[in-house]
Amino acid sequence: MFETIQAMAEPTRFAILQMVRRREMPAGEIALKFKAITRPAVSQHLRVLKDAGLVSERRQGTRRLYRLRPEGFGPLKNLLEDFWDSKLERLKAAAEKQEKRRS
Amino acid sequence: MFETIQAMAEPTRFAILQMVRRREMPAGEIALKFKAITRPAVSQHLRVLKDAGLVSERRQGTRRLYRLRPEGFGPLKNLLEDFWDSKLERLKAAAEKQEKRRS
DNA sequence: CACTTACGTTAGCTTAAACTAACATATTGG
DNA sequence: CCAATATGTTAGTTTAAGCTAACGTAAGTG
Repeated sequence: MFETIQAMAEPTRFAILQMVRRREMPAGEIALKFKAITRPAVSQHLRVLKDAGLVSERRQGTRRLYRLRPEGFGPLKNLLEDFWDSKLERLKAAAEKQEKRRS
Repeated sequence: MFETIQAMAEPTRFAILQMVRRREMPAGEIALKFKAITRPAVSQHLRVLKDAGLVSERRQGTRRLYRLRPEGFGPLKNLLEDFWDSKLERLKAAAEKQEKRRS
């Protein structure tokens, strides 16, 4: 799950994830969207994302189509929801304290 | 929100977040938990986490107490839930396709 | 006020990760 | 098979981020 965070924590990769969120995209088209980043660099980033399970790869002829793989984010999503719960727990604790004071 | 990801994407900082999840901890106690990381290094990590809004700092005499700040994870949590929704959308689309074929 | 405790800060070094350039592979069309 | 297209791979360089050592600060203690 930490691999997920590391894969996301790079500006180019983060941008790629947004691109392949809704529609499947070939590597070349993804690379064209970037002004200052070369195609090989994008290719390497795609590999990192694929290894982390955050995108899927499908070959169609000479092309390789990439797409977001939502399941890959599951564990991290759960962790953040746990963190969020800490907030609710505190609100609950504060409310109980308040209740005690009143009685 | 990208700052959130970058702050989390470092092993020591990630470990610190777990530590201060439930209880408030002074900087020194946090540093002691690590075998191979010095106190100044931990101090720098705490600063990054604080700047990203992921932990709160409270001063008590000469001590500084740190604690998880759940609100800081809100935006990232929302993003991951959006990513997750992509999965549900596809399942829905697939189900509709199936339905069409049947009729 | 001097001393200690608990931390933070900064300049400079070190290392890991991203990038580039050149080359490799795989599919399609003629 | 040859050429073109689309993409991946790798060795070596560059750069950003973490670390260390030394110093600075602020609150409590005798």
